[in-house]
Amino acid sequence: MELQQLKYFETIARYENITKASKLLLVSQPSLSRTLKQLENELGVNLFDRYGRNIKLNRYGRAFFRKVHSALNSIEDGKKEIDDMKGKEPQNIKLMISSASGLIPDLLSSFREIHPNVRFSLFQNKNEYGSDDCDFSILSLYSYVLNKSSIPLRTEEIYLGVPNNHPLARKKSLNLIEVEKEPFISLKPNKDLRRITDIFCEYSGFKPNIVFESDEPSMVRGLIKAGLGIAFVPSISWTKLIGPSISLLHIDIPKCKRTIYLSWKEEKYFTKADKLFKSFTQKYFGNL
DNA sequence: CGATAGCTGTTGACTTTTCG
DNA sequence: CGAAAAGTCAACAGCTATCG
Repeated sequence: MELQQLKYFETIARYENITKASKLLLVSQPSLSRTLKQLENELGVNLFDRYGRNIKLNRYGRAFFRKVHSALNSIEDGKKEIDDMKGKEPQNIKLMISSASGLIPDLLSSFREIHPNVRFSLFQNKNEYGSDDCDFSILSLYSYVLNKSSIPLRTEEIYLGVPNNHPLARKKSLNLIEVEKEPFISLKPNKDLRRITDIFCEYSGFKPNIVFESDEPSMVRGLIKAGLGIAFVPSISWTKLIGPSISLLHIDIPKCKRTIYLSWKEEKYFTKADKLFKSFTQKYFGNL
């Protein structure tokens, strides 16, 4: 069993598609098909079920994939550890951003002022295995933090943002149930903030009437300004976005808060750059 | 409904690379 | 150098979607 076979298998398994894997790996498709078959022969089982022109991981394949994936990650960590020992510069940090994306540019530029040798690769589209490949994730969904190592960076209140000319704008605070019938502007359902605010509404006993959905906080702001609805606005992560034309209302019931976490995979090896970034990020959020 | 085009994975024949 | 491994190309088989 060769390391290369395992790398090939991992890519094929990730996409469940040999052609796609072959393009990524820069080898021909038949070559991958053969390598996979060799591996399967050696293991004495098929790792994929073949359905005509398609392949799909079977139970053997899924079990094997988990081990291979973690083994390959471990090897990557080992390489980093050696680079670190050699004192090789610059270093690269892979960062997954699920929350507080508006704060990231400032965080990173402040960090790079002090540590210009550290480079970053940023990822925003979560996928099943995505965050495993990253050194760190910034996120706010507690369920994602489970089973990982993490530290809370900051807890922030979540306000209700309404246009200044809205009747509610005169109030300072309210109970969430009061806006049961209001048109809501919201992020897409895959966003951390959206999932949390959906839970707030559910807790209050209603389903928000969402009339606009966007990927972008800045679009949400624009839509509030234009008077098209109201929206949940996290107090710290969106501060730079919200101008004077939007009023922020405190929500009394329920308590609307979220915590932003920095997380990493448990067995992760911390390079010098990783350690610097972790402590810097902690301080940065503490000072906001 | 069948013909057809377009994918995708497998296989055979062959070439290139690797390694003892 | 020479065998084995790894790769390529071309042909083929099986499936899906589309179109008249």
